[in-house]
Amino acid sequence: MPVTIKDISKHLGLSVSTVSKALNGYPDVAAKTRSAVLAATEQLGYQPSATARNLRRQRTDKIGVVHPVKSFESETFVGFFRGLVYAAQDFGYNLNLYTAPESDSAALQRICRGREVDGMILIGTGIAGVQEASMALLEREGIPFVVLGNPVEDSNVSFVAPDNRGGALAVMQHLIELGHQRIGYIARPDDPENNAQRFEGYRQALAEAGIDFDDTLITEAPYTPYSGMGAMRVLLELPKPPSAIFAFNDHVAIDASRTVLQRDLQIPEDLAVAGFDNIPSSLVASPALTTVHQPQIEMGKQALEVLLALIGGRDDVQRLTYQTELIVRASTVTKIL
Amino acid sequence: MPVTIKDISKHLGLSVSTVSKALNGYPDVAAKTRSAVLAATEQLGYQPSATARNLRRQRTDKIGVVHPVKSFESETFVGFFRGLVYAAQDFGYNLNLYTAPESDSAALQRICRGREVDGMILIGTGIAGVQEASMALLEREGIPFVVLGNPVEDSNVSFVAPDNRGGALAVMQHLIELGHQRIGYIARPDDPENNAQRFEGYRQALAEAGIDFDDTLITEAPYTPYSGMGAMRVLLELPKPPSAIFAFNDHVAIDASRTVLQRDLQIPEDLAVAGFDNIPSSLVASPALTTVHQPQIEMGKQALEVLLALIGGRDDVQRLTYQTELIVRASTVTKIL
DNA sequence: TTGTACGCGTTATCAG
DNA sequence: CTGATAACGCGTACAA
Repeated sequence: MPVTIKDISKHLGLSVSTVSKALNGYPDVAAKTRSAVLAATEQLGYQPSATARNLRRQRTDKIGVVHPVKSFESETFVGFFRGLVYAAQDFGYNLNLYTAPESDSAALQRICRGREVDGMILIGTGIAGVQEASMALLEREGIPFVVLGNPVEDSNVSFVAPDNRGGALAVMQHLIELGHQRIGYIARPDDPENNAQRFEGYRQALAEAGIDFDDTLITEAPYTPYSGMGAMRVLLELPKPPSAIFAFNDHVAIDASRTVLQRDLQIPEDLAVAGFDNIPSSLVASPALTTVHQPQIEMGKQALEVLLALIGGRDDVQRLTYQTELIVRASTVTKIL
Repeated sequence: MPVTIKDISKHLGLSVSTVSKALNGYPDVAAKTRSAVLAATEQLGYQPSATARNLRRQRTDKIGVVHPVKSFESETFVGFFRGLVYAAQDFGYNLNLYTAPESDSAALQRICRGREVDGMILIGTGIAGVQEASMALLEREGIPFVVLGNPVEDSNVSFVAPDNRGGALAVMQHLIELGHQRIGYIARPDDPENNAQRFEGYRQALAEAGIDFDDTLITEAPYTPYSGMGAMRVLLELPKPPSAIFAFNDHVAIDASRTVLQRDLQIPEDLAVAGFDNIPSSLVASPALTTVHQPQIEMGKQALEVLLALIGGRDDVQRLTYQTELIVRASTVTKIL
């Protein structure tokens, strides 16, 4: 039986409301009384019931994190989680984990209407259309939310995303400087916004370098395990295969690398490979992967701050794009430590 | 303004309590009434307030997951999270994420006394002593909990852990069969139980093979980034260096591999390397890492089931050890695909 | 300065 | 079969 406010009121012979006021810093309570209350609280080990307080205050101090189940199968989102965890701690919020409903959104609706959280962070896109459905639902239910990790078209949705186009541009310029003229792109249609922007960077770099766009060099890797291997195979079997590829992300790039190595081709001599995200595996991959770093931890923190502002009523939509950084490793350049 | 039970009671001209009974499947309510209530509920989009219901029922349907911040920096725990997420979904529970208080346990105490969750899962050990402190606190507060990922001495604590000794034994037998006589062990003192059991397997294998134990072959890698590299360096600089090493886990093993390769030694020809956990990176590491797989997803699910049993009052302590599986890859054997 | 009374949204008990 | 009524633990306007 946990100790309640009633217990300490009895213990002191005070009324419940006086105790409550003493604890919540109201000015109209005698200094003596206050210190007595504090002492009793300490002594009896009292802590207000989160549930009761939530009911009364009509807020939960909890943030829901909606993410596809797959985010735990991939390293792509780990940094976001870390950022969220850190920030939540700082601001005195708890994080509730919800796996995105892949098919129906009934679960999400229940959460909203059950008022389990004060706001939501949406991570990851997964199956095309799912994020849109979630956003529409949240908007309808009037729950503040922020999308983390990809940009969103809808101009009254807040998001925190990487500079996809800039990152892709940097990778491509790097490859072009190395002399590559036929550069493949492995796309990820299930992640439409990120993919579109990275592809844009790809095309822009080609255009700026005066290289003709060749659509046979574009393949797709859906959001399934090892899909990058199949995509790479397609590219290798072209009549005129590429000399380098830029993959939608590191997971895809690593898959692609495996296919390349299986065919006894050398990376980067026969084929250079670059990815996006700078996941942990990209460093230990063989060879270490050239990639684009996005400051995920910072982005996660920022997303939470934006969300708290929304919850606080300052409903200025924030659409933030974070600078990325090219990380050159052995998969594109020899003679790298 | 969310719709409450009062709204639908008004809407139908029924009493609140009748509505509640209809919704909660009480038998003493007319079929007609019930269907009317259900219809209204659907129409008005009613969902009971989680908070109010929690207050009334004195339970939250939430499980706290306590983990060191570092668990997001490492891949070691990812599988556990997945298992928990899946199981929580199945059983209608929510997961609350709490980062373990590295220094004081005040935060954890607040959570307990605030009755924010019905029970807790403890993941990861981190700094020595932290888990013990947490367990003592939880026990004192009377919150049911299960430790996930490592065994626990205290015999009235439930845990779900891998068969460390068995896994270590398998790795070591594999190395010994390959002809290795001088095998190093890189320990992780910050994870005392797991470490002790893996070390036990190490010694048992040596003993069974009639190989003398040599304590110069034992080094330590603390829970800090790249600590495995330093540990490996020590081993390589021995007068009689080992021909193989078994590292506490894959992160350490991968670090160690990098040190080996930096010295222009070949793996596994000059030095064979094996780890533990079968993290994603172990597959893409160069060369791919021989390791011990533990069924983390299943273990995570199991931990939640055990916890729910505890919460349900069936307080039979469960101390479960899961079978592991040796995964042989290129870091110990050449001619592996 | 303290205490009373009410309500947050539910569910459970008990009459009717 | 239905409906008052109380209670879960807390916060706050208002009265004393």
